[in-house]
Amino acid sequence: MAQDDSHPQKPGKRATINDVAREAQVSKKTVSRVINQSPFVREDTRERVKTVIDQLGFTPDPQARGLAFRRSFLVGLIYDNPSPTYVVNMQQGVLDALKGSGLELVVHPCNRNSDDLLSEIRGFVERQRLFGVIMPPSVSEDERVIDLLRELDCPHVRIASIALDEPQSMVVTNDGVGAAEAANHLAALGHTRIGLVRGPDLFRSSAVRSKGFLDALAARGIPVDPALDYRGAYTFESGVEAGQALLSLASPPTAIFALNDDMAIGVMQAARERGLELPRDLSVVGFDDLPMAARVWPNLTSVRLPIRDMGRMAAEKLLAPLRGVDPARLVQPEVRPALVVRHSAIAATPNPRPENTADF
Amino acid sequence: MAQDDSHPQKPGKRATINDVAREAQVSKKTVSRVINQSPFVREDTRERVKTVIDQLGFTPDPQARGLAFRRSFLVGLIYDNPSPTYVVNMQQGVLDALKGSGLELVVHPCNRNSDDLLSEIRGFVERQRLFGVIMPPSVSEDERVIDLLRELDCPHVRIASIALDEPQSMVVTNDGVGAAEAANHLAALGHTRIGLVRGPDLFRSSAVRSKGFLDALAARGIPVDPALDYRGAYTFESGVEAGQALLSLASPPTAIFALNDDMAIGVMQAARERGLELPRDLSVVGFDDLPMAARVWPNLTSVRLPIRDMGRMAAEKLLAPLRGVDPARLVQPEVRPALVVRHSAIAATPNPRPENTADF
DNA sequence: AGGGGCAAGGAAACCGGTGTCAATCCGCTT
DNA sequence: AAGCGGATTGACACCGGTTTCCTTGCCCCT
Repeated sequence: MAQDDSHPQKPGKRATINDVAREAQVSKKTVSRVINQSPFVREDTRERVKTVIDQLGFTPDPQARGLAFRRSFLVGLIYDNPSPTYVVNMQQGVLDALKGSGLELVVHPCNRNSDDLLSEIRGFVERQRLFGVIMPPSVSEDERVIDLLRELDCPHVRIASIALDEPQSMVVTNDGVGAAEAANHLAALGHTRIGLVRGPDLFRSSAVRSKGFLDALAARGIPVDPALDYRGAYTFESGVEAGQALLSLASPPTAIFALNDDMAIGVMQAARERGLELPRDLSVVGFDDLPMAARVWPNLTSVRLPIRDMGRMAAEKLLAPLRGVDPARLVQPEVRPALVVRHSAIAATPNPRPENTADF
Repeated sequence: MAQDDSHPQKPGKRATINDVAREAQVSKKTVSRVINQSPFVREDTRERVKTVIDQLGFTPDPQARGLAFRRSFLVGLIYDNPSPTYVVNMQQGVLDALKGSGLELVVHPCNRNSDDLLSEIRGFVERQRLFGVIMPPSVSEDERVIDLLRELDCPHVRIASIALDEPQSMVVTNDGVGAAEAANHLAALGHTRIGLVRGPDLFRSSAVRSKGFLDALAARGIPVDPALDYRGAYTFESGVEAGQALLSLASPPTAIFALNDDMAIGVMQAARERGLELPRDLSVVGFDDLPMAARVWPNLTSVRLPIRDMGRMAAEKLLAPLRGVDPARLVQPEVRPALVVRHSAIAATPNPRPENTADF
């Protein structure tokens, strides 16, 4: 009936390594050896110590351990990604991997344009003596930050759309593959006049996605009219502008691929404002598969990245040395983007609607 | 030109309290007193020590400090809220308040239905010796968790729609006020036959929002037909079902208030499926003001809670003792929900569309 | 029997701070 | 000038682990 089987010691007082040592009739150093899986402990001694540990419900204090190790058991997630869905999923993934490792996740948003970005991060990493840092885009693409982490000798894993570093400290998201799937989908639906709405040049993902898309179309013999290649800003508003611009061309596209969902939804908005009926008059495909992609009408076909898995993979790479895994030999599962087909992109009409005329 | 003015000591080695003590010709205890703002240090000594601290760029090690204090400098955010927007905004708010305090934020999602919820949280709090915990709904409403935290002597601040505790450990979100605003808005638009889509009973917010809404309508002499009071599940799908149910009544409502945006958007979906034109044939108001509220068509009028502010307020309450503020005397700003008026709710038509007939 | 080699385990210092408590300093009183 | 009480300050143990270095025990070999 007693609910506190978990702390049979004096209630309120946690068992320490000294308690274990006394109880097991060994020195604290030996207990420490058992905790840290040192091979220099006889089997029977190890068993005896382990028994006492369980019995006392002993858990080593991360603070004391960290102090002696001169390194904390905290993993930092430094992000500047404005999408809450992205951030929360990534956190989840990282926590999936951290579970049971004794490490905790400390979140640290940052602003890449801030003047004291670097000193701010320096303070954070240095003061907390972080075990390691995980960074999703776009801060993961900032070489100044990477250089700083190297200087501070802080392990880090970056998540980015292309390989910017050695495999053991990178999770590559293969955005290009996802964009290619979008291209193939639109091509298979019979579209030949396809528009592209990019993100800002500052983001690698924009370049990578664009390339994957254009290459895939080119491979199928479908060139993209430069007039239909629009540079947006990854925002809803810029999507609206892109839609207005592309749809008011003399020869508008029958399909548009926007490099993120916010812009894709902006394009749909612009189309509706022009009186088009969706998806009949315009097919749209997005990227990210935000929750709202499944809510807007028509439901948005979009490329989904397994963000939670990406977070998990990043954390596992960080943990590899702890587990005695040779990071170079670590299994490196690939991130596979997947096209989620919904209703915003349909077959091109055999005889397309008339081109824009001076209908005004 | 030298870029490392920030660590003038031996490069790579952080200054410790001993370095400061030696340099300032005082004992480490006195340095400690200065760090902790003890009043028992003569002014000139304090100045001298402070100068050396700056000069050496000394920052106390949180691990060592925590070890001695038997309490870490970590604040836990324990949440089970499924909305990424909610979580990220709350984190932001907490971090706003934590900035400069030397505390860091450790995130800890949990599952209220899990069998080992309590032992899991116990392990987290106990092992990390958390400085304090912040909990948003719905886990904030779980008394088992609160009892556990009390037992562990871990300070905590809860965020909830009504006062469940003493003011110094609560941020009350006044959801009822927000719901009342929605009610007043619909009433002012001339609606008299109004539907309500609740959340599950498990969530306090559902009861509080319902009450605020119904009371406000009652105050204006607008009773809500019990047939129009529907119990949903806070999910999109349940919103669709609610819409189908309410709109197929012999005498359907001209407006519906859903207690969250997901359900509100579900209701809109159901309305569209029935061939209704929005917002002409049905006004809808939601709650939460998710990003997608501004993206769906018609844009959803919704009640917004200042989530980031709520997080900040919660963290400030946690920090009050640290700052020597009497928690009872702490200024207690009220959380003011605000109705964001968009286009999904418009004036009731003077002669409403015909009631549903046996149109099979 | 004596010596070498290595696995196993322990004593004490240390990581970088804080608590306790006694010692010292100071201005004032008498 | 000695005495006194509060303001300052420091010496030392301690928080709960790890590292360094040394001792011991045991087996094998000559």
